[in-house]
Amino acid sequence: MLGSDYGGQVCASARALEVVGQRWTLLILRDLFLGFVRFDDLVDSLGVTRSVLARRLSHLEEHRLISRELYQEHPERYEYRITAKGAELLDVLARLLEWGETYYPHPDGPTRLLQHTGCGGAVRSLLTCTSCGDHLGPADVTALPGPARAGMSHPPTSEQGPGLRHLHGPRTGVETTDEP
Amino acid sequence: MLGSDYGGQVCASARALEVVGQRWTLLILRDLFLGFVRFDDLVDSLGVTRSVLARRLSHLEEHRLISRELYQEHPERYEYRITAKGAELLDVLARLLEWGETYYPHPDGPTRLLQHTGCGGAVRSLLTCTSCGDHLGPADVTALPGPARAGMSHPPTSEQGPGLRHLHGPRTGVETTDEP
DNA sequence: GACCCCGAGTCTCGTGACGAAACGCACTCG
DNA sequence: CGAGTGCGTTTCGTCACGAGACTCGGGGTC
Repeated sequence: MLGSDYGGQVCASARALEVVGQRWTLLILRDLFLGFVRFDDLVDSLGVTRSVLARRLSHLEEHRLISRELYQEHPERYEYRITAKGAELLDVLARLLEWGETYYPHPDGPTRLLQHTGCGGAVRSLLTCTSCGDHLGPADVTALPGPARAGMSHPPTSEQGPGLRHLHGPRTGVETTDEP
Repeated sequence: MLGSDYGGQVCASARALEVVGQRWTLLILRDLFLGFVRFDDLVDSLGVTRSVLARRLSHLEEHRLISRELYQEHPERYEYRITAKGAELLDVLARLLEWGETYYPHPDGPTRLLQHTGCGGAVRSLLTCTSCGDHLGPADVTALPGPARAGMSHPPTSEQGPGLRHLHGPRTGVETTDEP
C-alpha cells in the first residue's frame, strides 16, 4: 500500500506527502531522531521489513532528508543522520505525537515527551499567527488559493467555503469524542 | 486495520499513523477543510478511486474524525464534515504544506496560504516551549521516554542519544540542500 | 584454515491493497 | 419512459508489502 504518486495535484501538501507519505517513512525519521541510526536498530525498533527499510532509506537519502555517514571501515558501515531538511518535519511528528496521546492514550500514561533542551519546558506544536502572534485553533484559520492557483478548482458546493465554521471558537471541544 | 498496522509500537505517533497514515487520508482531510465535502467533489479534486475513497471515509467516520451530515432526503445524500478531533490534525497539514512549499515549490509561487481569520495574518505551525514561550527549531528539542516506557527499548549505540546535536542552532541552515 | 559471529543489505514468494472502470441503486426531471 | 445525478460497490489485474531465508565482507578464536 501507500504508493507515493499523487498525480497532478498542485497543492504543496500533496508534494510533501509524495516524499514522506509512504508507510514507515515518518516513523523512520522519528527513530532517527530518537537515536536509532543503524540499520538493524531500525529493524528491531520499528518491526519493519529489511527490504522495505532499505527502500525507504535510499529514497530518503535521494531526497536528502537523511545522509549516510561512515562509522566504520573494513567492513564499510554507515549510519543515518537526519539533515536539516528532514529535521523540519519534526514538527509534524510532534503534532502527531500530541494528537495520538490525546485521543489514543497509552493506559500507563504518555510514552514520549518533548522537552526544550534549554529550559526543560514541554514542547508543543502550535498554529501561530505571524502577524498578531496569537496561538490559533483550527477554526480560526482560512485557506486561500495562492498565486499558482489562479482560476483553478475551488469547492463547488460553496455553501460552505474553506474553513471550519461549524466548529466554533479556538481549541473547540465540540464533539470531542475521546474514545479508546 | 487495512494494512495500517504498526505492530506492537508503544509510541503515540505510531498510533496516530495507524489512523491517518494511510494513503489519501490526510489529503481527504485537507479537502474537507477546503470545502470539498461531497463524494464526487472529493473524487474529482483528489483523483482518488471511488472504492478507496469510500473505504477511507468510513474509516475516518468510525474513528470520528469526520461525521456524515444529511443534506438532502429522497435520495438520501450526505456530506462529510471534519469533527474537532479531525480538525486538530490541521496543524499537521499546515506544517506539511509549509515544508512542501519550501523544498518543492511550485514554479508559479505558493499554491495555498493559511490566513488568520481574525487579523488576516499568515499562519504557521511552530514548535513552542510552553514554559518559556520561545519558538524552537528541531535541534532545540530532546525526546524523553514517558512513564509508559519504563525500561523499554532505547537507542543502543548511545554515542548519539535522542536529539539532533549534529545540527546546531535554531532553524539551522546546515546542509539545507534545496533541490528541484 | 575451520568455524562461527556480526551488521547490512538483497532475494523469493505469497497475500492483499490499490487503480481503472463498469455497474447498481434511488430518486428527479422533461 | 428514458436520461441524468449523486453515491457508492464490484470486478479484475498489478504492484507493494510482510516474512524470512540468503549473501557478502570482514572479525575473533582456536
